[in-house]
Amino acid sequence: MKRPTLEAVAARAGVSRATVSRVVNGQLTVTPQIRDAVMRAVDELGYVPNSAARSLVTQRTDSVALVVSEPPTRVFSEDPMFSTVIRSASLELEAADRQVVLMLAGSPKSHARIERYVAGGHVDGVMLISMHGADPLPAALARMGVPVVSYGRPAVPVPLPYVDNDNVGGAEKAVRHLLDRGRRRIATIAGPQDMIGGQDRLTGYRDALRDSDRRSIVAVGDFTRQSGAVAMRHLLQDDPHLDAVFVANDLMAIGALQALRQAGRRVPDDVAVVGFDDIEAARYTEPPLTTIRHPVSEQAAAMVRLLLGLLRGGPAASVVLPTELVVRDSA
Amino acid sequence: MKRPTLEAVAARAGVSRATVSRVVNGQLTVTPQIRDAVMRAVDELGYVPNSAARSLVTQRTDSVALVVSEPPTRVFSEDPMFSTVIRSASLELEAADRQVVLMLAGSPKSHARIERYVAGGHVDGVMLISMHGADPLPAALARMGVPVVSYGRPAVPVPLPYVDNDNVGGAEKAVRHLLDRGRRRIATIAGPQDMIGGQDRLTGYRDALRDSDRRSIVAVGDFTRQSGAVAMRHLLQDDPHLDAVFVANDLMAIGALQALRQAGRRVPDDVAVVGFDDIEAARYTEPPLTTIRHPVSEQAAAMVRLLLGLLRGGPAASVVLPTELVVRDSA
DNA sequence: AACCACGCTGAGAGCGCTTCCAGAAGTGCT
DNA sequence: AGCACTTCTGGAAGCGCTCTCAGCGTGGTT
Repeated sequence: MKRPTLEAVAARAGVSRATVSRVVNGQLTVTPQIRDAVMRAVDELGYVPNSAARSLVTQRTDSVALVVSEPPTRVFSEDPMFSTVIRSASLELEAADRQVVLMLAGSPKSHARIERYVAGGHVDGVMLISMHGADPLPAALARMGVPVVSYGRPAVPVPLPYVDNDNVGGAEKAVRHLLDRGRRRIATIAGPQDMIGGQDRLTGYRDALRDSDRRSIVAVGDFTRQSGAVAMRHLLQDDPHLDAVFVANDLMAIGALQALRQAGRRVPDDVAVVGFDDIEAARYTEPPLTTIRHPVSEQAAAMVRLLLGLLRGGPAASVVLPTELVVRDSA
Repeated sequence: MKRPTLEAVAARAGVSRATVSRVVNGQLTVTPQIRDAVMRAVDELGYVPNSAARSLVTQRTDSVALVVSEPPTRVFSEDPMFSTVIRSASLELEAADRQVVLMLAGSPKSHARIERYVAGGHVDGVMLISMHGADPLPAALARMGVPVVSYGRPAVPVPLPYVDNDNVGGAEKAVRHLLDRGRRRIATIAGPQDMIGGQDRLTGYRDALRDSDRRSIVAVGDFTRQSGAVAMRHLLQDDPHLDAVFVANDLMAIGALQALRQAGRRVPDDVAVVGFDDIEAARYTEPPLTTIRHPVSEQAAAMVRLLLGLLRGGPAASVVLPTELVVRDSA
């Protein structure tokens, strides 16, 4: 029971292979009658074009790689954002009739594999989700002539179009909100400084404070809940009188809330807390977390559109999406 | 700047295309000298085989589809298990040098797309992650001669090898634990009954209770946190004297804890709670949640191995993995 | 009536690879 | 030295498709 080929359809419809090919590919230069006859033959035989044969001649594959670089701390794979990005990107690509080939870029070994794969022309383009700075993959892929886009701004300057959210602006918003509420000693728990999100959010914090005359109080975490709790304890030791803290992501903010509770501080009365990301769990903390929301799905969708544009020969114009302050009870 | 072909490598190495092909595919019938010469030419030219041409003749694609059927409630995409399964399956497949094509099966429209895709021989096999019963996709795919395996037992009886965890046994363990602790009125918050996990965990609860003379008290949720809270309130109305509840997943258990707190019940003093899944958040609830852990990563890896076995012509032997009771403070 | 132009179809080449088959070269034996 | 046998390489076919190009038929024009 072999799959029918163009040949078989052509024989059944009493036309040539070329004509069947035209019909299947939707060319309009075919007489309606013949067209119908071919369509009927296609249906009857259950014909589906062989993609290997097709891409052999067209040099296209109609599929793109979604390369996920995992940072050392593995937060990413436990992060709900991971699935949101994958889901949104997949939906958007499927709407454009492209297949998604998922590739995990953990080890250097897998880097080689991915480079080979992409160099081999198995995919028309690459979407890169890489959050840590030292990653050589973006540069490597960018070099080999395949359209590549990045989810999030690449940490090292590499000529790669990207879609990011406004991390700096978001952090500024958060800090300004705390200032507006009359907070005077505003600390921050920053993210890892080898991740661009960690860097930018710290920059935003500093920028917002610079305009006021407050001094900055910084602890650094690694975006995990535990590290947030640890950092918060350090901050409380360093400056027992702090009355607000901007935390670079919600996971760490949840850890910080825990640490504050254990230290006997009331939130927001004694210490106000603002997070970043607006993950699901931020709604259910005690008290519910004030945070900065950024549009993860839209960012992923925008990334896909950017890549599809490149595939059509469009311009490589990076996109930065705005963030939004979500005020709940913690600040 | 075109990619080099076999032809080019052959010319450079001074041999025929056939020989280069043999070397590239690791056949051992080639003289070491020639082999080396070919390898050198491959390296120098940066040759990478064209997969389209290769699969055109071999009829293999070396890639498998990972089809994710999303249940109506969308818990799945917010479920951390989602990314765990994808991640684990990807790693296992990459180790076997197979590519992962990710496909979302949301709408009936996408079903048609997936069937076409698979029927078109674009992939060598299919892994199905489908949790709700009415899904026609498993049966449809099973019918068309492509190796298919399922993550989780298919809800409708369909001749499809699967890898599942022991939902029934796990639920029994949970309830027996509550019985051992001397609980007398043990309710359950069941999952959706159109999902196999929901069904089986309820069965396990009933089985464990049948052996004792306790009566069952059942509320049904949809695996979301909110539905857990709602169900818990109903249970408290129905039977204010219940002293334990087995909740069919942790997300609902977290909702139940919330509802219990609001109703002024202490956990575990007044009401003991056992969840299912052992998600990350279960560690951080107040009090930490006693729950049933099942090996998500291993289940995914086992599914991959099962499929790879099928591709090699192996037997279609389904696998059921054991679960484990994790005792924390809530019961 | 003859010619031209246009619209449509079919023949055929070729995409890059694997693999069968035949033939060349090398080995051990009589 | 000659033969059978093994080992290895190259020629060539063909996987299923697209697309160029030539050719045919039709209708309009002079």
